[in-house]
Amino acid sequence: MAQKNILQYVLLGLLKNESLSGYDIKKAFEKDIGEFWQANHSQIYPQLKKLNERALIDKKIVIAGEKLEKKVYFITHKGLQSLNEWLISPTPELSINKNEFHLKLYFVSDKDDSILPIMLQEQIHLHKTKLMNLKERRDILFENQKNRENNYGHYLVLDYAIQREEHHIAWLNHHYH
Amino acid sequence: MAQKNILQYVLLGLLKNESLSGYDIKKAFEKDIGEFWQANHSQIYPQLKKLNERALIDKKIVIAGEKLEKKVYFITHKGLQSLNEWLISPTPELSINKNEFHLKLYFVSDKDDSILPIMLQEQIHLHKTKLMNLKERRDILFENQKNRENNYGHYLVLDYAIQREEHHIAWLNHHYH
DNA sequence: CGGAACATGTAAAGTGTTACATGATTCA
DNA sequence: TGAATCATGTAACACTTTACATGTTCCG
Repeated sequence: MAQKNILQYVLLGLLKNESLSGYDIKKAFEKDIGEFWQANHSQIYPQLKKLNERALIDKKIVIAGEKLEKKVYFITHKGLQSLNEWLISPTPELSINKNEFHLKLYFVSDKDDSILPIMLQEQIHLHKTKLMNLKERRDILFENQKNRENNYGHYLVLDYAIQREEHHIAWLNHHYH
Repeated sequence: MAQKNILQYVLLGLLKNESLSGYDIKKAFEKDIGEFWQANHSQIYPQLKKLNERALIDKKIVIAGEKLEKKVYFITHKGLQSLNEWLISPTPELSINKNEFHLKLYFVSDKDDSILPIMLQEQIHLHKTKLMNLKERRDILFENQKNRENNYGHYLVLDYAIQREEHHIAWLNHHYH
């Protein structure tokens, strides 16, 4: 879906509590955020520039090592306002869900098609791996109750992802056996 | 994600069992297919044209009423081959999941933020409505066992969507109360 | 000292949405 | 006869990915 530039709010949200470089943000997309939003560095860097120009974020140059100039961004008052407006706005759209596996499944009409178990098995393997990774992340991030309370939303979405994967695997197994 | 033109396979898949016009296909996206893939008519018509040029589908002109020319497409042998190659190919990518609600949730750090129950309630309502629609569709399409066996993949994905919504609602309720 | 990771950008091509455009048919 | 739906298309814009491009730092 071509959104109303949701990426900008992701960047603002990530900068809400800490200063980050474009590279740090790119890393965030590869981990937690990647669970429900994706973006490459080729989108991130230009968007940070735009947000900077619109004064929603500001930056300071940090020298790493001998001469490497890191641009470390932080949110401005204006940016914080913009973020909050988005946060309190309704979210009437259901998630965008494009699922190539379900698409293929849809086109298998025969209950006894020999490809069905192969397809299911592949997905079971994929989702088991994913579940393991998610659980590992939860254990590292939220082993103690305190982190959970200070990053409640993060805990919630990770918890959701884990339950989703568990249910998905159960469903796949149910139709596989 | 910029896919490797998955849309073409959706069109081929839909044309596998019956001849359809671009408009028919557009309608299919608004119903069943829309659950796991989306496309507008502005993508569909040009893609049908391309598939026709590549001889993966063919068309016949049908006059509706007095002079309305409908283009009714059907799959060719070549198209069927292409579809089958796609169907048996691995599906190593997990689904694309962009979820604005989870994104917002992620940025709510305080467990007692007053916005949390409002956000959850909105989602509960949305997903309950969706669940109702899905169940209605299942009841209409698969009330009898026969349809289920002749359109097994379709039944599977609808069943999955229903279970997914039920679990989602349970999860939302669990954190709402 | 070499490879992996850090760090930042732009360009080109592909995908997707919204808007523009037009006309026919059906049904009340 | 007018409104909703059927029916087909293009244009402009927005978003996303992949490729191109370059240089630094860290660590073994």
